[in-house]
Amino acid sequence: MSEPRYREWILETIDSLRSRKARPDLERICRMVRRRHGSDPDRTRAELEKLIQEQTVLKVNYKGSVSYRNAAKVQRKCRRKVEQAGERTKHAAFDNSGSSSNAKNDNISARSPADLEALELTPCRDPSPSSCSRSAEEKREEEDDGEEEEEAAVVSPATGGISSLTSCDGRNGSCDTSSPAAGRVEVEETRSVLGHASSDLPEPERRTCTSARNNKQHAPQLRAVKSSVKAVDLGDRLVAAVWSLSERNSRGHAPLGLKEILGYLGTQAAHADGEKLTRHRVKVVLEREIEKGRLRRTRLGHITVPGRRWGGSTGAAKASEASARLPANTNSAPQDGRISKQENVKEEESMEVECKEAGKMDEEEPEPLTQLEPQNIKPEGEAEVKVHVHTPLSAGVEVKACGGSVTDTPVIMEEELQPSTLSSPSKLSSAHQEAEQCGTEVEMAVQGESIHTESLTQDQKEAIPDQVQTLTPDEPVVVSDGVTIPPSITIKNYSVCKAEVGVSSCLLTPSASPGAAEERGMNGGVFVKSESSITNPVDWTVADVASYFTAAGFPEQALAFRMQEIDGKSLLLMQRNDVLTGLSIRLGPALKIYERHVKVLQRTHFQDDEAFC
DNA sequence: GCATGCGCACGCT
DNA sequence: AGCGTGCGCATGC
Repeated sequence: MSEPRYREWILETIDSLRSRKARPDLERICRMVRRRHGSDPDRTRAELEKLIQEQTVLKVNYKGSVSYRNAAKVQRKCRRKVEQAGERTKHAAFDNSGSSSNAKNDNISARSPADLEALELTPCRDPSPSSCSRSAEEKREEEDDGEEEEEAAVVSPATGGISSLTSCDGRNGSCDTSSPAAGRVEVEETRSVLGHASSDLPEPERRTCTSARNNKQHAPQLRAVKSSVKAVDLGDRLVAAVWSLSERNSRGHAPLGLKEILGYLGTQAAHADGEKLTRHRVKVVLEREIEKGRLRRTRLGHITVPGRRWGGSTGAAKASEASARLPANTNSAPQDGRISKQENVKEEESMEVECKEAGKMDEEEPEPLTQLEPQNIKPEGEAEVKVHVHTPLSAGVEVKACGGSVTDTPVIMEEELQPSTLSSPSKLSSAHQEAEQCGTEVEMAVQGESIHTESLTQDQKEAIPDQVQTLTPDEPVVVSDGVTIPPSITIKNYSVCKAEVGVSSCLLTPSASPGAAEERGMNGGVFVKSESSITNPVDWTVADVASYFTAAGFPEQALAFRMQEIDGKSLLLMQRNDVLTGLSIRLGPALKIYERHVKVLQRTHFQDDEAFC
């Protein structure tokens, strides 16, 4: 234990140096302490080392030089950093240093920019690899960064004095990440951290060693992974919070946002463990919980609980609620059933692109609004497509598209308006009801629906309610203009895509060939089963995508897609420019491809996902 | 010579 | 834009 007197002197000195914008390095500290208090530099050095071990002082390597920080101050100042830092795996140092738990002064976790840059705080008491705060992952990360040394420098007080910097990336051997033990070490660290999480150590302290890691270069996802470790208990709280909020919002409010959750947690964080909940930290934990499946994130980035889609605002729960409210809700049960099944499937399939897609959606968010304008509604298929495809989307994005009942609308509409699924008058009436709420565009959809419905045989109609209108997977799907969907494109999730089909065929119509179909639109009275609606694009392989565009009448461009190795996921992530310029295809076809296929596929996919979220 | 103050640049959020 | 850090220079003792 350091001598209180020295601690005071040293901290004071560090503060002083900092205040005069001088680097609080060993030399300056010793000199100032000696000058002010007459202390022997060696003694000062020793005391400083003790303070570092106690995490009262943080040793950082900033821009290639060692610097010291008043841990308490650092933490207070850089809460944000802490949050980020907190995401990283905990430092083993916490474990071995019983003394480290010097809970009083140490809130070492915080990191200031310098700390971040310094890459590593030193709280590592044990220079041995196993105790090194760095996880193998982090090390790898740094190695990848290619500028590891400076930032990777972690001070290891225990080694040879304060000035000894240890590089966790293995450069100094103290923390050889590349060693076979690295992974194991990390696990152990994790465990210990977890242990700490529920033990006496305050969260900030637990995070100390790691926080420094907070390197600007670190990839968010890695951070998330690392952070996952820390927040065990927080995770529980988080999940509980989401559930609670979901319950609260089950009446049709917007899906949960990070802000909301944060706010909720904030009200409870105080009694939890006293730690400060930061947006970033919660986010990280959130990610973790989502990974674990305890929470779920919608495509738009909202948080909800697994069983309740979107906190009931737009998801299945909502759908069922909506159905219950509808006069004709005979089909609500099947809907729900289908939705719940689909959720799992789609969720997994699409999780990967969720974030990016959400981002995209955000970008396009305003569009639906404008297109909902009556004047934008044209009899042409394309216009129609936009309107309808967007409707659910906008609702999902919390846009009030259809009066105040948007929440229900997306799902309902998708269900009711689909020609293929529409089976009973009740649905039709529901659709009309929706039409009344939403306006012209819906009416049009209903019209199309009616037309299509009539074309169905009674048997077909009856079969539809079960949500399992089947298509023979082996049979090429015939789309308008004789375009067929390659058998290679599986239809496994057809049930999931039924809504899409409905939307696509009734509302979209873009599919098929760029020729007649696109001109004809809905007026042709031909309801095409768009390829996009038959399967989940997420599942498409590069070949599937190519086949799709070939079938759609863009054989040349299909080749470009193939050349660029665009698979379903990539396709759903493509942006306008990607299509127009990234594929090196002619502008004309590119525009058509984007507007009539890519965009539609994306929207359909998103909307479908949202509806089932 | 040393301590201190601070303008300014840099990097990060 | 705001913030933390610290180099480098000016100033004072």
